[in-house]
Amino acid sequence: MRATRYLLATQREVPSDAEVISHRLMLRAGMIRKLASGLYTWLPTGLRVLRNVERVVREEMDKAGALEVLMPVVQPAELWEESKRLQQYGLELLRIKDRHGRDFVLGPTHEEVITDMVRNNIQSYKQLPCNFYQIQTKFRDEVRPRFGAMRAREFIMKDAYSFHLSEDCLQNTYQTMHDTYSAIFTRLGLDFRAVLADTGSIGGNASHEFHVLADSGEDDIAFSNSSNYAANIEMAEAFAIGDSRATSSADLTEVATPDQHSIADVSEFLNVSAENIIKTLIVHGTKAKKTKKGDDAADTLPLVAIVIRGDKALNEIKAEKHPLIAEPLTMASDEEIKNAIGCLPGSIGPVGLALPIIADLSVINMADFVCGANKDGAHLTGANWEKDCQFTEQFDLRDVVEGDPSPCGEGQLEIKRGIEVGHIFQLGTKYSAAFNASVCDESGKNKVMTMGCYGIGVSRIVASAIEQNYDEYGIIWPEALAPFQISLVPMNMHKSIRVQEASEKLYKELTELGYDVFFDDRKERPGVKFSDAELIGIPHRIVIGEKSLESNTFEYKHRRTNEKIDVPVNDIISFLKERICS
RNA sequence: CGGGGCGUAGCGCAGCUUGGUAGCGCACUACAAUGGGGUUGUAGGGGUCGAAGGUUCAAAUCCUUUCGCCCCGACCA
Repeated sequence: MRATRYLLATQREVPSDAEVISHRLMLRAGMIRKLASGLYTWLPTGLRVLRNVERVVREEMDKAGALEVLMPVVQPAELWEESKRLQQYGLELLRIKDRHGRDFVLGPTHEEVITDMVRNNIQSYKQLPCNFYQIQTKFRDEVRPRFGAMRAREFIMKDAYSFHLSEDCLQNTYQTMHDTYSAIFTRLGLDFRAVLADTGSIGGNASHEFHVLADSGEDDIAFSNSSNYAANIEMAEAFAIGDSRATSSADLTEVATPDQHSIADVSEFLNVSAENIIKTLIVHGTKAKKTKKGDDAADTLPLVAIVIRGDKALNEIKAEKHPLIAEPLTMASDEEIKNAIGCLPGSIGPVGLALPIIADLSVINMADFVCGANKDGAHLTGANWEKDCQFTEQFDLRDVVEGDPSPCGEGQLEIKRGIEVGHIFQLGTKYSAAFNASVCDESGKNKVMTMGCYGIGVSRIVASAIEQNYDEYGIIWPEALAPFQISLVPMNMHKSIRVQEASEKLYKELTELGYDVFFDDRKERPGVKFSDAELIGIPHRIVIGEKSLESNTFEYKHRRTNEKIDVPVNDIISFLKERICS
């Protein structure tokens, strides 16, 4: 590609709303331009990178035996009614009407469409297992799009769906996809981890997320420092603190704590460490069943108390897993608490509390603790389980923190930030059952298929790769992702016939050999060309100048290592061949 | 949805308080010098001041409405 025939679109200045490094660099390097909130145009350089990701994904998916299809972005709303997700999915699902007033949605994912396709086209167990994938645009009407391509509303995703007769068979494909994903991210040159994940609202048995490690990530991942255990923080199990309950030595005493509401307030006011205080949170419980039509009492949500050690943080995802706790987790309002308990939040405690009390494992071994007195402006000291109060149940409700014992039994946990770039699920029959997607089995009976689904955020990978690979001059692409493999930077080409001839010849040769070459034939000063080649992150640079031609060499420079080598003109092709293969 | 902020040339911004018909840097065009790390000079082109309405002799500036965008939070994965 000649620079004079290309849209380089690099910029020195960048819109002030670009916060993360990948967003800034993608704008500066002329990869993307914003059209509206969460909507981006991919310029030539960005598209080249995107295509590289797609190529690797496609090759590995094909290798794993998956079949590529392409489904519509616009989907009939009836399909979403059939899976009951039309209501469930919420406002992220963009709904539209056609000219006839029929309802459609813009696809945020394609379980419905693929299940419909499969039920209509696959009839026999002999056709199973099968795995279909596509690389396609998705639309999710995110509440708050941000970080450019990292969390856009419209984005490119590879999604795959597998269908099986048996659970075992699903396990097999799941493992194949796990391996395939590892191969893909390895080829892309990313530092990634596969982590145990929550199955969330999609449901199903097992699930792994693939995270690219980067400080700007939006997820917390817990690792063991001495095994290969890795889990999303909401999946990492926290344990009881201490082996058994400490012995009590104090008596229950009420103390006045006027205007002391937070744990920090109380801790300071009473000069007691937060580790000795119990925090009590009131949340909505699961809805009572209606006994008869119009039974208003059943519409009032019951309340549930959660108790947790003062210095620990409640994990919402864990809490939502408790059968008595409503999902989504909802904190009770001040009014609800006042009505039920008689005081405001800030003075609640388990002693004499007439609500179900779910105790986090951090509190079960505590003794002589401080807690709210269920009376405004008062707390209790010297409170003890059994003697003064009871908890209904114990449950793992808190975030693990760095240094906690690893759930795998080996070592301690470390926590790092990650960007989710892949997610694989064992779906089970959630969709196939709703759609009655069944096949005839060996015995001639209809059997509902079991499904798996496997996503990769293609456009997000581009951003996350930059988060891991940049320096003060710009992007440093891993080889597999680079928009161009080689940049040719001629010095003063329009004045020096010799430089021009040598550059044109080299450009022609490399192009004919199939390399992606960026030939900077602009009439620009050297500094401008160097800066642009570095900004857009081309891995290999060849400088052609009078000086080096004098000694019959080209100058080679590697973007990542800054290694500089003078290569004899006649050896340049074999030199590059060797460099680029390795 | 709650809180905060911003819309002036492709990008970054000033001008608004105190109304007088729009400016700076980058980018762009032409010419010249320079020619191995964003060089310099000269001359240019480009703006419905987010939109609508109002006040006024006069509105980027004051008032009202509205649209868009960003940040924090909640939400979601």
